[in-house]
Amino acid sequence: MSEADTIREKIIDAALQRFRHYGYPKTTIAELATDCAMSPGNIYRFFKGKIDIAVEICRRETLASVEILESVLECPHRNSRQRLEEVIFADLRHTFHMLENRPKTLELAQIVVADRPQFQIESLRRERRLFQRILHEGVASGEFSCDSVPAATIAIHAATTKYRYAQLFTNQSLDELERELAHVLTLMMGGLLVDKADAWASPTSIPPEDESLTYRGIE
Amino acid sequence: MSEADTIREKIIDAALQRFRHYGYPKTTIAELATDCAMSPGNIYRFFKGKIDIAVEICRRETLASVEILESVLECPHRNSRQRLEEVIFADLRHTFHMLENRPKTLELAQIVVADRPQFQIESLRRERRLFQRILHEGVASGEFSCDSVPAATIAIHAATTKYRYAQLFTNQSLDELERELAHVLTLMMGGLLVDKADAWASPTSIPPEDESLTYRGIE
DNA sequence: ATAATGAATAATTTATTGATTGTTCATTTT
DNA sequence: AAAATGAACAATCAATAAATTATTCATTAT
Repeated sequence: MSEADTIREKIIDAALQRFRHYGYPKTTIAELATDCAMSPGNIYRFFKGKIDIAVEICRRETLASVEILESVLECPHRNSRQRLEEVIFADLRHTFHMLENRPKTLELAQIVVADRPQFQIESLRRERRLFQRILHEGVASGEFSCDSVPAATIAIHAATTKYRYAQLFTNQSLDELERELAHVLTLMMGGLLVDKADAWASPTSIPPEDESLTYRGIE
Repeated sequence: MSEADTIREKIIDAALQRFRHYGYPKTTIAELATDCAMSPGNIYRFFKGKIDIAVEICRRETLASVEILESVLECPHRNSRQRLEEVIFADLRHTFHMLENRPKTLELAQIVVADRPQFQIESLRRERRLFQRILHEGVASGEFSCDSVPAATIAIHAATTKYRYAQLFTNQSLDELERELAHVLTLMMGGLLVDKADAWASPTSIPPEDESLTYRGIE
């Protein structure tokens, strides 16, 4: 790693700490400069502007998220259905805990997306690529069947929108969301699995109890 | 209709006009009072506060929306699958055009929901009840099959979240959204239809072309 | 030449003030 | 008594000024 890169990392590190603790708006370039024992002006030799530091931090965050999801795929003895379901459940849990435990992360992401709409599009695309890999494998192994893998990927991704950063849409508990998602996945598996009889077999990752849904229903 | 109700309607009507043209924040109680040829104080004999006028207007708006969806169901010669799909497509189109043509309506709804979170919950519930009716009919006629109608209803509703006020989530065009939704529905029909072979038959309401999805895919 | 500085400037945020608006209620009108 | 008023008060908003901050760049140090 070059000297310049080392300094860049130092800036990112200082920003990461301050953005987490005090938030993006309340962190000043002067503070970051002090943290890195340099002058404010020198920061601009490494980043075009303050927002670009935030973009880089968020970019790494989303890459790390996808890596977490990829690690789920590495578990052996899983068929494609299980892989797909586990990845989507992991996504729900991961983003849920993120919003629960590190609210400044959301604030940062919203600031970045407001300024760089493309950022969100590309993050979602990276995630979809992961989905698509699973679908491809499933089709190749004869477990899944669909007329177009890209179209099915987009459909699955879109249908699970509510389960990414779920707190933006609802104030349901994680438990409730997981049960709901299980039903969504069951429905969609019906359109994906070759052996439709499997679809109604209880998915891998659902909590066993399902009282909240069956008792309440909709009046 | 009692005298009091007539006056109430007059206030709602005046508010409706002004909220549409100038928005909720820029409309004053004094203006509404002038419109109704009464004093500001007198408004409070009919509404507890300014926000309650907005709540009533939004409540009527959502009731009207559900009625529009219900009218879709009245078309004869439709099976349950077609009914379900047409209602969801109608929802997408209706909310899309709403945001496109009457932006103040969204503003108003957001103000109401910020103050009365329960409002949104109940609006969604009303919509789900409509979905549930279709599912019940489908199960009764032997066209659909599922272990729990309430659970399947919630699943379908959740999976189509992106297609209610879609512009809040994406800047895709209506065309693109419709094609995407068609794929989502196809997938879900696989988990719902008794005769799974039907699932891949082209749904009722999709535009025939599907270039954007198949060409682009995901790199 | 390259790296770094820090004062100068432009842009943004915060604080302050005055004006406007939502709401109440003692009073008047019907 | 019931309905309506409008002045009084509290809460909110808009405009402005003051302060802070992001960014640039001429200058200095390495």
